[in-house]
Amino acid sequence: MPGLGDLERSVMDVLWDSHEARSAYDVQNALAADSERPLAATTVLTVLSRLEKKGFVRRERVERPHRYSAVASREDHMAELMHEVLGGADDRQAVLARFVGQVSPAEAEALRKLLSAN
Amino acid sequence: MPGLGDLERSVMDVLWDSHEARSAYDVQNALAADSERPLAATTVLTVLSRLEKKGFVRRERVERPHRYSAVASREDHMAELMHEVLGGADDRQAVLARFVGQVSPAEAEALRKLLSAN
DNA sequence: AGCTATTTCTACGCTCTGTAGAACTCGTTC
DNA sequence: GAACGAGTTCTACAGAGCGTAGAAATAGCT
Repeated sequence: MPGLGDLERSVMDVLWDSHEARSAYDVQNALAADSERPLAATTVLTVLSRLEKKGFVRRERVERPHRYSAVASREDHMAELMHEVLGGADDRQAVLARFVGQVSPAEAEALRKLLSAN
Repeated sequence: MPGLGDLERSVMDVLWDSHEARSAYDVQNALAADSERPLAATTVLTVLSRLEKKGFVRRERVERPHRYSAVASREDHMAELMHEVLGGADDRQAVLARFVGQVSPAEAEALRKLLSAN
């Protein structure tokens, strides 16, 4: 249930950026584009397996190159993380107060709209 | 820059719950109250030192039993964590939309008030 | 049945965290 | 001022998580 490591997060980013299911090779190539040294195929597979075990990634074993996809969208994931933080608070309202106190005016306005849209 | 471990969080909780600066012994006793097995004094000191290095705790070395206190309030800390999560998003508004979409009606109302209070 | 692409198993080094003994320091006592 | 004791710093180690990948197993194709 812990968070994500650096490489794990990079892999999630790849899956999030291409909204379809991807093979391990796709992920490997996408990662290679960003960094000099390419990762071994097994490394990518290991990370994907760990992400699956953690519940962040879904794997389709139908075709031979298995396809992987993110369980939740990046936005849902992040919103969930924020709720997790908030969940550990005894005084949620106080935390929310501090939180909205630090958002930019533009974002405050956006929040107002979101909340009134109801 | 990583997060907090279980014991580290417990120590922070002690400091947060008593809003004044506390000695390591105070922390040790508070922790002993919650769990069966008491921790060694050095363990508490080590954790407090690590928390200081991480910037979560401030230490006053004036008196002989040093006094420790939380740098930020629990609420500020949590709001900060939420902003950290949000900071990693490319589309912040989308994350905020998901986030407010999952708050309870009561909290949504509270948020409305907080935002209109400008 | 054998070759090749892919996946699973196993493993190792590094960092972080919980845990604490050993060693050191500083104010107080004889 | 030498010894003592409370408190602090140093050093250490084990376990978990993660990056990393070779070795071994598997599965489809020829």
